[in-house]
Amino acid sequence: MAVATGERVRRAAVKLFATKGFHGTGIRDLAQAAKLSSASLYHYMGTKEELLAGIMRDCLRNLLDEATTALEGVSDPVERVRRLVTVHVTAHARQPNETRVADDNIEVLSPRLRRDVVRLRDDYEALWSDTIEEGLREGVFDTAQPTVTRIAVLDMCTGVARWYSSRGPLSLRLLAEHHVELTLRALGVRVSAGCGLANSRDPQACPGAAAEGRSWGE
Amino acid sequence: MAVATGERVRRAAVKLFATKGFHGTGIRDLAQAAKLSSASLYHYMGTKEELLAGIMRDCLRNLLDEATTALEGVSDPVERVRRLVTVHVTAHARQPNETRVADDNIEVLSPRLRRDVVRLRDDYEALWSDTIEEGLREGVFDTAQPTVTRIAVLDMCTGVARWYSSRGPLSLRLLAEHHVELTLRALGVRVSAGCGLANSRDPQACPGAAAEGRSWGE
Amino acid sequence: MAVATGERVRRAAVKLFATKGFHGTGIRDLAQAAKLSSASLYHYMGTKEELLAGIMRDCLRNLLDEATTALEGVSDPVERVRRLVTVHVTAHARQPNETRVADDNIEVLSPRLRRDVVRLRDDYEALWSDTIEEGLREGVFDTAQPTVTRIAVLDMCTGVARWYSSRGPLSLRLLAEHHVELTLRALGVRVSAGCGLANSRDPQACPGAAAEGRSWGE
Amino acid sequence: MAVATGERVRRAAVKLFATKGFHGTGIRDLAQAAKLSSASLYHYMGTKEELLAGIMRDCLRNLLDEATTALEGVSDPVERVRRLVTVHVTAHARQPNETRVADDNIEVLSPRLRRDVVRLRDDYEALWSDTIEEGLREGVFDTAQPTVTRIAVLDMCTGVARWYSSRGPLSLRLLAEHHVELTLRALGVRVSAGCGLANSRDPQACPGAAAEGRSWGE
DNA sequence: TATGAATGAGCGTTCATTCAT
DNA sequence: GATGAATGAACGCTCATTCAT
Repeated sequence: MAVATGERVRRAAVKLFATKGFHGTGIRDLAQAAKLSSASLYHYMGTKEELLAGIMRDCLRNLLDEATTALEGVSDPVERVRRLVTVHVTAHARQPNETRVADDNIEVLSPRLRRDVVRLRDDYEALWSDTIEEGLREGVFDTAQPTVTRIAVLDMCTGVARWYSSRGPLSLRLLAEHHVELTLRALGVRVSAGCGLANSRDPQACPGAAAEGRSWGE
Repeated sequence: MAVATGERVRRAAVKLFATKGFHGTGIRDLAQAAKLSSASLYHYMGTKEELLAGIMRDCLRNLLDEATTALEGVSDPVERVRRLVTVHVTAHARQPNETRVADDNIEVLSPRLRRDVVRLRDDYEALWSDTIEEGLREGVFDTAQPTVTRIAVLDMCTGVARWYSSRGPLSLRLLAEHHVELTLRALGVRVSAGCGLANSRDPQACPGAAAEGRSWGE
Repeated sequence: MAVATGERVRRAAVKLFATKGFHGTGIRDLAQAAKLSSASLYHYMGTKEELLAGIMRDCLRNLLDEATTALEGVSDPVERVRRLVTVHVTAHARQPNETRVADDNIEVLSPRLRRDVVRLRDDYEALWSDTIEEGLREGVFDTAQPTVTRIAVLDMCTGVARWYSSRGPLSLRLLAEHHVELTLRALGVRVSAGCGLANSRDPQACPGAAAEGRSWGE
Repeated sequence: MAVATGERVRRAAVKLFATKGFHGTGIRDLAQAAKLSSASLYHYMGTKEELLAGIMRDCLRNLLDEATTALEGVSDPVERVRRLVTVHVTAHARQPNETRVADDNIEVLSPRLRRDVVRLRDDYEALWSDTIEEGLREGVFDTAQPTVTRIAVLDMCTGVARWYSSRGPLSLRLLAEHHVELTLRALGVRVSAGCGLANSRDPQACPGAAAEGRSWGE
């Protein structure tokens, strides 16, 4: 069966919000991309802002769920970080549009709609801070500014959504592994040799990576 | 003497573009913030888009100049990276609005105005890639995916503009030093102990850090 | 049924463009005259300029069609001129606004929109020049400057749109007949007596003729 | 000495009002064409509308003066018409911009400024109607609709301003003579042969005649 | 004389949204 | 469901004009 109309609307919104921004995307752009009249759009959404909030909520909920699942029963901080990074990077590489929308538009939301989204984000971030604190407590991490380090690592992993392309030479797995290594290094973990990261060379990470937005680095 | 009117316009634009986005900022918002009528605004700017491009150009030009100056006569890749990171982080911490505008709005520009901006950015990036390549060649850096690492490090250093507050407990110097360390770790440089980074603890990096946009991590 | 909204818009535009000029007519004037909000206007038109071009195109197309039809199967130059003048004058008397808009605004159009309009006008004019040339060739017309004469005659017949009123004492038929006579005289045709034009006196052609624009002569 | 600034302003206005229309000409266009700032413009004019009215007034006053002078002591209706046409056509050929502005913008003026202009125009027209009436009374003219004929003739002679170019093959003298003939024919005067108009052929009246506005006929 | 600075009003057009059909 | 019709508000920008210097 074809994609349901409501889903088509949401997908159009995700793509447009990600590429042109919320304020840069008009209701008519949305309608056109969803092959609907702009009036019909309103059968599938509330306001434009609610549509945005819904996208952000779902994206963050997914991320939180995946991370929570991935951490279940794992207590070793190094392994927890591995999993957090993998989940985060994978999500941002696979759904760059969704995650960019979720990451970039919190300030657009009015207080009412912002609340839920912020809570989800904070819950998600707590997984990271708790893990890092535990690693420090256990002495397996070594960083003078854990909060700054956490933010830095998150920014670094989040950035993936803005440049990674699965059509480039770098597999999703390698991408994730590389970010795991970068993160562990940032946290001062001495990574044992032979983890498969230490020697291969990247030819060019992501040639298809697209437009201006991301020749940063290409 | 008071600030010249044209400068007031630019400052208003920097603040508003940074906080509400280019499309989220209306010409009337700008006028109000610059204490001018919307008609008078046009004595000090071309189009709204040209105003944006001007801000971006100047910001990137500054960054490029500062980095170029800082690297003058320095050939040791480690020292070069230290300086690049310091310049980058300092600029982003001191002028978070300018840098955010410059970093976030390339895709907004029409081709004509985009050209110059992209060139500046590419020139700036080249300083980083050249330095990293040289370090790899000399064997002082160790990273399997230098391009990815470079992007990651830049994202991490750029992120500073979104959360750092000079009113927080972290001095600009410490901030820069910490990012130098994170970057060198990412590049696989074994930092000798006692460099002053390895033991202090951050209480809370930046309590005044502001709105929702940055409780990411606070 | 009442007039369709789109038609109402066009009629308002015709009247306003004719009386106040294209640049003198604001989109809000148009909206008010069409009893619509200025936003709604845009359901029935493209840009204001396209609205103008459409009016001009239709007007000229009608004129061309009517003239072509009137000339079908007629080869006598005198009779052809009779018919051309009759069609032209009648159209300008009956639809003074449409024709004034079509006659006065060619230079307003941007090249893209101008092209079609100019082509129609040139095709129409060709009917006149061909006819006049043929009459000269046959020796039934006598004028030293046929091109100038053609322009003069056209200006004279076109002017009707600026002053004729059907509420005046002059019937449409007499108006046309009189212009036929003027035209044939200009072309040096010796009009046989008794054609009904040679003796009646006009009391006052058109007292209701309207504003200042045409008391020229009233 | 160079042209006085005030005169430069007026000339710029004449050209621009003629080609782009009053409403189509902005104060900035005027300033640029007069090589002045738009503020300085106001040292040489009142409002834009008063500038227009001044141009129209002067143009019509000139026309009226010239015609009055030309008619002085001439009582023969045919000769009077000759002179009226010659004056009118010459003025319109020599100062096409001034006359177009004067002819086309009466309805633009507000009542206060319109009054004088209309009076001048009516006085001028009276010369024509008086002459025609006299010719009819004397039996030298023969036209069933003298008012219509007068308007038609005036339209025809006025049109010259829209297409004649002194760079074309038609001399100003021939142009005037031809229009005299057309007018006399319209008035039913049997023109004696040998007046110099009856045989020469125009190749192409006015090739330089310009743009779209006047390929009507070219 | 000349102009930079300033503006209230208005330009043509598009915005997000509603509603009757 | 789907949409054409409709709109008040706002968009970026320009208008004609004034005034202090």
